[in-house]
Amino acid sequence: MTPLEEIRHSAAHVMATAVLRLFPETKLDIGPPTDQGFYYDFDLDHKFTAEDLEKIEAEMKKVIKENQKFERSEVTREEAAKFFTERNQPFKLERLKDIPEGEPISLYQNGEFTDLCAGTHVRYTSQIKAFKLLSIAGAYHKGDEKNKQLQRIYGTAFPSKEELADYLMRLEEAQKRDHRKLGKQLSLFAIDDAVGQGLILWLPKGAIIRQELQNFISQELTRQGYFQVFTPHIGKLGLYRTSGHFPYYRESQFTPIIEAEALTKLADEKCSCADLMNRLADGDVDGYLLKPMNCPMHIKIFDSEPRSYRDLPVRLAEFGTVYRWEQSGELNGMTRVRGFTQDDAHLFCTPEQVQTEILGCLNLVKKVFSTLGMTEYRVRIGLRDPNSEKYTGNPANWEKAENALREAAKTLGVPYTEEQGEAAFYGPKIDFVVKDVIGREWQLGTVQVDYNLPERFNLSYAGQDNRPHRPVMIHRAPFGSMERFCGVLIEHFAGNFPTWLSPEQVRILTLNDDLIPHAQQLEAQLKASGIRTSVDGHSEKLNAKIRRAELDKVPYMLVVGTKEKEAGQVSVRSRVNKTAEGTVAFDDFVKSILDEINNRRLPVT
RNA sequence: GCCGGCUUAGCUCAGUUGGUAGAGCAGUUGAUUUGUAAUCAUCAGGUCGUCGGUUCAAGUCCGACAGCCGGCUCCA
Repeated sequence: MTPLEEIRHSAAHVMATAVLRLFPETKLDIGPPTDQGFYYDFDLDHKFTAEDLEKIEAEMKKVIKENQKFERSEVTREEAAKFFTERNQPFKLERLKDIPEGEPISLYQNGEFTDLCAGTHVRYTSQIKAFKLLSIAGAYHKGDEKNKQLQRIYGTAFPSKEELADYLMRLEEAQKRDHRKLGKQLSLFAIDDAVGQGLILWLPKGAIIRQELQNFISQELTRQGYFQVFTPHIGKLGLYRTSGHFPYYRESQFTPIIEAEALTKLADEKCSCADLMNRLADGDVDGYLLKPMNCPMHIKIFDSEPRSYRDLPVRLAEFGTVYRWEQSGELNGMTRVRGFTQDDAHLFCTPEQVQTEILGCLNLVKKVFSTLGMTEYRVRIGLRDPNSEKYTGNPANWEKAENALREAAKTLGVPYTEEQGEAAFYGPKIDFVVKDVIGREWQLGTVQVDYNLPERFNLSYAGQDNRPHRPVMIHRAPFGSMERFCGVLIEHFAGNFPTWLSPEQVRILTLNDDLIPHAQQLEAQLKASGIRTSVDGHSEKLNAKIRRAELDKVPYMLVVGTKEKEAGQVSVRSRVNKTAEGTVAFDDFVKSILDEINNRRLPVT
């Protein structure tokens, strides 16, 4: 463990020590360090309250002051079992069983508290110079929903008071750029109970950002030889039985839509709900599904005419809206929703083309990220979990697909990690993952290789040998979804979007009301150039108008007074510099802002 | 879905031990005509998340439900 991890891990033990002093009946599970701090899982009848956290903190301070020494000892499995049986710690006994035979079993003791623990720790409790308990949460034992839910207390610790204060301040700062907060403040999006949980209403200003992003992608698609298509929001269940989405992912889909006639018949038959689900699953009753993915529809477009190897690759793109029944507790602003639009595309290609096409997709994702100045992301190759049965298709194809992705990732020239169990059910994938303001990771861009769906749908193209061949499919979405991406983007820019994305690009501020007609003339000229602009016509002091424009995060303010009007000039104040930048000819300003917009330049900070 | 917390005006929030709802901002109207982050006044705005209960009386106490927030689980 790193020195910081040792401090946090030791703080977790000190917390357990304090909790046992205050609540001696407590059963302990585990208490590891995390990248933000530490936690410990407890089981007791009493529900921890905010006041309890204060008491526990106070007790922890005593333990630290007592300057207890951390001492390691190795014991046999039997000794450890006896020890924790005597202390009535069932979770510890279970954790003990999970330690593989042959591994050393170590205990760490500080003061009166002894924990089953591999280590390592600081030498004395007094080395924990600064800590704070942050929150209480429920957490399943061993992360399994079927197990008992324990109470987890989160905290953090640092080598100095200054570092702790600094961390807490950064946390507070970060929360100011929370997309849910800014989305409300800047009128970007809304979620209304009457519409439904996890369903985003894009307000006019948010819609502009989304439209600009879509334009950006569309432009790239044309350059890279994609065809854009449109497909419906619903499709018959049979389509999804073939693809494998239904009924296997039924619990994460909206309930199928059944026609009125069929419903009446089912009612007459007194069909139970469970029976209905079974009959929907085996095709005895038919219906429509709100589409959870676009792929089956794109597959049908590919399959709508005979294909030759000369046509390949066929690249079909769509901003396709899909619906998934996410658990209510999982919904989160724009980043986890029930209806969302993927900037989706499916590439159908020959096995020989797979490598090149993957790389093309990855480079597109890279371009998207770099255009937006997003450098803080990690690349993850999601592989199948060999022990899980949720994956379809034969192992040889999986092998091929995983290797193709690995090779492409190597050529891409960015560091990546491989993670088992992160694959889609039909194939492995490469994900671009970013963190939100409170450190949660979200998958954005994704590229997936799929040998399975072409087989399920019996797709083929005529090869050079004039025989049918099976195409390979690549699924890819550079943003992932418009909703999640915009959510992350709001936080990335803290609402200060580059000019090309800003809902309002220029605001004209007049020095007095007599200048409003002139300002409106300028406004008309800017609008004619496609620049999003407005005039602040309030009868207020300039300072008040500036303040309003700053709060609205408008990138450029143009101040016009009589002087400027007569000279055909404007006084420019930019969001970046937060001060008057001098007076320029109006036409020159238009030229420079158009250059900034058309080249999608980032704000210089 | 599970554990815990929260829910008062469009927004941010006050509201004592239960006695019948308040501020700032935004909005309206009027005055003011302003040089780089808030001019003044005026008016208007609320079934206190919903439903039920206790009580002479509930924003306040109790219960159910919904939504939100944090975490867990999940995320094709």
